[in-house]
Amino acid sequence: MPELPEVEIVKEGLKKHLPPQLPILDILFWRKNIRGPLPQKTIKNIIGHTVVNIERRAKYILIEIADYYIISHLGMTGTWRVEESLAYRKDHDHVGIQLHPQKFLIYNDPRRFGVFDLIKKDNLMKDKRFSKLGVEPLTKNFNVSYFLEKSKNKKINVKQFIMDQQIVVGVGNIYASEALFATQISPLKCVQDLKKTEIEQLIYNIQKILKKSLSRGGSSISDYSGVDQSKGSYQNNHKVYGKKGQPCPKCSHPIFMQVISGRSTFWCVKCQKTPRKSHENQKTDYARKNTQKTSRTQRS
DNA sequence: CTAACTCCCTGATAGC
DNA sequence: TGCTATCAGGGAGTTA
Repeated sequence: MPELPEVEIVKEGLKKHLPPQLPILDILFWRKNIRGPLPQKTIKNIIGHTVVNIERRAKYILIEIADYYIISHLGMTGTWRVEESLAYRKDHDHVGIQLHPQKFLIYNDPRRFGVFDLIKKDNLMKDKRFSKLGVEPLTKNFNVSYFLEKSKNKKINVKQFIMDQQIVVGVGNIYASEALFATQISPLKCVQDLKKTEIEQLIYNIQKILKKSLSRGGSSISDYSGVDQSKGSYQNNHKVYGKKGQPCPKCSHPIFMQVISGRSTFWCVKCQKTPRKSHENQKTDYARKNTQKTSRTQRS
């Protein structure tokens, strides 16, 4: 599941394979929608043009071409890869960028939670997907005073807060658990109850972990890989994520797992003490299962 | 306005 | 072995 480091790695891979001197010969769509509609009608506006630049904003990759940005979001299972021929198409290939008679960049996404869209440059910041994004975590804009300002009057736990893309971008479920473990803060702690020193430490650890993961090529769990099919190795540095029942690296107490607002959350209940005033804001597992069963029954 | 909840999707896996 | 139920989760949309 790509978060900031993984998206950054994929962006660099696309940069390598979409050099500024190579015009885009064609873009092929093999279905009408993924998460949203694919830009079948407007895409002709960029055919024949060359890529000006490729950037990352939050978990989106922005490919600048003529007056447009291609926006690519990998969702849960999105990957880009290079092929020499369309004879190598696979299941769930949805978009193909042709750069050369024998070179295609192909977007594959089994769950189709990703985004591939085309947007005029002038409209980027008006777009709902970009207008409300929070600060980039690896910049000076992500600091204690910003954190305090945004957490003021927020009635949510700290994990939801740091995963909220309107607060700080790029931190997903894996790095949220990891950063909270590193800072020894319970994910259930209400964000307003954090002390200033805890906020300082948390920001420091989020940055440290994202940078370290980036230097290791990201975390390859599930199907994640770079454009060149390279796998990251940061999953080997995970201390708590996916480690339910395994000993805490600090105190050996078994790692605990609980679904918090629909996301599996891993922590050490001994090292990261549950505060007296915890903030769950979630359905119980029982209630969740019941809802799913009910809706499934109703559908069939 | 905020916070909680629903939904989208398919491959992997657990359990029978 | 083959079936079915469950789970994984980012983010937009909806409801309270």
